[in-house]
Amino acid sequence: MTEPRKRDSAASKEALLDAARDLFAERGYDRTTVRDIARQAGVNQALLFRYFGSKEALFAAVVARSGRDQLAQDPPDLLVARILRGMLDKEHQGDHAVQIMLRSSGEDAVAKEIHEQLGQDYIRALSALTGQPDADLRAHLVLAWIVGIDVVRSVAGSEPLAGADSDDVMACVLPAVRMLLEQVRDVPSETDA
Amino acid sequence: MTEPRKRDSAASKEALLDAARDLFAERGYDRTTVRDIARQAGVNQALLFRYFGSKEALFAAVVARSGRDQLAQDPPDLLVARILRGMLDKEHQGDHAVQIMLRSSGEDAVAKEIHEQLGQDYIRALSALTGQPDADLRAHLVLAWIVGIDVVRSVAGSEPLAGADSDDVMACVLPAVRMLLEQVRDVPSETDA
DNA sequence: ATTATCTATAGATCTATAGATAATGC
DNA sequence: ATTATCTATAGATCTATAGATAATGC
Repeated sequence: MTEPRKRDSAASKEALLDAARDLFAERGYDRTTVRDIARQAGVNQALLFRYFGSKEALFAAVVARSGRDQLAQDPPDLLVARILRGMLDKEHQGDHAVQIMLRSSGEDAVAKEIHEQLGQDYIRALSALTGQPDADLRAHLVLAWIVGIDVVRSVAGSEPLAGADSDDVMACVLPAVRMLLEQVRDVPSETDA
Repeated sequence: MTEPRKRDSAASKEALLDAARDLFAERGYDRTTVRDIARQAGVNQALLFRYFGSKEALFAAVVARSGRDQLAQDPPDLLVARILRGMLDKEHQGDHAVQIMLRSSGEDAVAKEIHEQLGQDYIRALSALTGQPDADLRAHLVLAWIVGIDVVRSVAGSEPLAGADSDDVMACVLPAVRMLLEQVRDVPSETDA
């Protein structure tokens, strides 16, 4: 029936990575089976193990690739706006690292490590945006918002957030983010520290 | 070995609900097995099916109960602050509806319905807090933030958000939320509508 | 000859059910 | 007698591996 695939291990690997990226982002780690991934990649299921060793290792490879791709693009100044737009606009929904991390909040050691490491890359970029002493906390809060917007969109289905024009969303979010990042904290005082 | 449990079906049901609430919140739907739940509840695994019919039905019961409990408390005015504090303070971490929804972003029809319905309860409460025309969108954005904070905390482990003092977090978040809710949109104009 | 691909299946789960056992209520 | 509880297991997955087959490179 299905004739044997052309012999190109590099292409097979990439096909597996692409399929895994899409499926993990869409359904999460647990609900995605290796057979699903192989089928969507048009590749035999055994090759997944040959090339990546295990389902978890494939997941790690996917997250690493997505994160690298997204972060190494342009100045962190526009980071928030860019990530948001990437999420909100119709195309390339769900093929970003943030989404993949989310749909897959598992328990595995591997997944957890990856989560942390990738998260920290984003955080570093974000905390450079504020001059406040608690830059790290604020950066985490910004990331949290982005993450939450994505989750709510995917859970709520077609409700406001999912259907909203991305400009409207950004018009609401960006001023609040700016306030969050620039706001001077009402700290006891800097002189007695 | 383990002597038979005392005969009290109501208590068994509650024990199952409590155990399920904790485990679903901690590990998510997929990673929690019915055997885990039964073991933690100190109840035979078959009773879970006798009382709730299926794993999904148990999940639905858990979410419904948690949501009802949390929402029917006090004025929506303090809602954001209260939800946040409930999440951030050491105790009762993860036993709230929002967390359970999150750890379990599945595909099932049932789970999805529940998600939507419960989410809408929160939204209704939140959108009453702003007088702006796009109240619904803003309410979703607030919910998204809360959701995201929880996700990032649980993923990042002990980093700033997880370890931070809840007052510090709220001191950052609440002003931004206020700005989000009260900010007057730069809409074309209300006279030509 | 090397290496990509495929077939077939072992072994480990996990949900759900059928039917036996034992504790309470009358 | 009724009903809560337990035992045992069917049946359906799912990950992973061992070993056969077939396409390319020299």
